[in-house]
Amino acid sequence: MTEKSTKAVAAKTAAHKPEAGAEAAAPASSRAMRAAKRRDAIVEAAMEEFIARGFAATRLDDIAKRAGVAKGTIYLHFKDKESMFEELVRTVIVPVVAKLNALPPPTGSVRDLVEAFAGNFLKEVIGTRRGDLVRLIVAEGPRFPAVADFYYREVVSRGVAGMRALIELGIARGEIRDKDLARYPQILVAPAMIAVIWQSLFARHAPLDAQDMLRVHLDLIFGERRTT
Amino acid sequence: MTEKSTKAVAAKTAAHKPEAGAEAAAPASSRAMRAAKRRDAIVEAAMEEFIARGFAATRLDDIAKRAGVAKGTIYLHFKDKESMFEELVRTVIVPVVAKLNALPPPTGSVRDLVEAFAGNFLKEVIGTRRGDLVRLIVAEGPRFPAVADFYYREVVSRGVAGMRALIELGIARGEIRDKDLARYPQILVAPAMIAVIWQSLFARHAPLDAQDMLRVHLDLIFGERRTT
DNA sequence: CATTTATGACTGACTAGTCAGTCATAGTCA
DNA sequence: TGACTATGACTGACTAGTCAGTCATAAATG
Repeated sequence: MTEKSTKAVAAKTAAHKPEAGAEAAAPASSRAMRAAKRRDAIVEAAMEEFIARGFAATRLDDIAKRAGVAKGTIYLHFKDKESMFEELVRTVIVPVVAKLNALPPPTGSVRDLVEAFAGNFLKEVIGTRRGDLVRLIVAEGPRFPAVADFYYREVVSRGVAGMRALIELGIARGEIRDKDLARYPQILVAPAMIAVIWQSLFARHAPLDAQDMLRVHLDLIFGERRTT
Repeated sequence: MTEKSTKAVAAKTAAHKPEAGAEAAAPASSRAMRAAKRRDAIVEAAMEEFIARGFAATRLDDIAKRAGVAKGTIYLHFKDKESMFEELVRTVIVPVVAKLNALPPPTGSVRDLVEAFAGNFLKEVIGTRRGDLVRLIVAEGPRFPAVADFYYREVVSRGVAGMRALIELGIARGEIRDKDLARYPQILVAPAMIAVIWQSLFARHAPLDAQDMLRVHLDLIFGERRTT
């Protein structure tokens, strides 16, 4: 429903970029460049505000001010507040998906793979803006089915599938004993999610060493740690 | 800060109740009774609305309408929207805490204890209004430190402590091998939390059998299930 | 100069919180 | 007991303020 016009705007913006290569060598301040920069500024500012206040309580005036832009400018890039929010989530998540797809090929032990992956996840997500985005999606998801759907399709389902593949590999190689685990890859990821939420709600009361917790959890799955 | 006036109202309401015993046998429709009923109606309606729309997007008019009460009445019971939200969370959570405190004495195997407890948790929380409340707290916590603090103090810290005690018992009895688990009772609870969130965000796309997932997770911790 | 892009003052719809007035109930008195 | 008065719970129209979205105008661009 709100899709059409929003897509149109996005398409227009995107369509401009390619020009840079061909006839317009004028780079730094071509219209398309400037437009894209502004869009990015708006997205970043909106991200910050939405995370801090939630969707309903965020004022477009504040986003505009933070982005160094007039309010009207926002409406050159987004149809309305709602579709801005939805597009924002897409924009921020897409590069994450790209990273997921460019996973390193399975070499080494499964445990090392999982450990490297999860360690990286914790470092890049917990306590960062991305972590807050996860919380934001949990918070606003029920009111924005489009956002929840998108997140499920692009991140959750892929993540679950990837984890399942890894678990099955682990079972095949005898590193993981419990065969049922493949039915619930969520168990593998659960502590990481908990850590993200814990961080933003309870860190002040009781800081949580996510990396260490992860280690303990993996010991549970792969058996006691080798002595290293 | 907002405590005083709100408490005052609560105290007044409570103070009336005892009279019922003494001089006024008039029970069903004494003023105090009616007032208490109305307060309950408001709390329930507010719960519903806040869960459905979040704090900022909820209209007091809607709460009033749903509670079958005029808007002004709300202000006889609560100082303002904000402290209403905070009191609401307290009101709904207190009975849960009471239940936690009235835990059955530790008899039988630790696994059975944990299984019974967690099974009960899943049944009473997942897919119910209480589960939504958890999500609501995750959603609004950062903007309501008072709520997050309260929830941590009354529910999370007690829950964690209880789990830790159980884990230590399990270790002492040799049911649990991994001693490090006692350092992160969160791991024990993580899948349950994930299930709560999953339910309210992704159930439509991929329903999750929380009970079964729990079983697999407990197998991980206690070792493979006995044959039953 | 024509066209595209940006601005921000403005509008109108919406809502938290108020308060003067109503009325069912509790208390008092004959 | 019945009638009369006092109380305060309850109401909902109203106020003051907020904010998403618009649009006439200005700046930039080519």
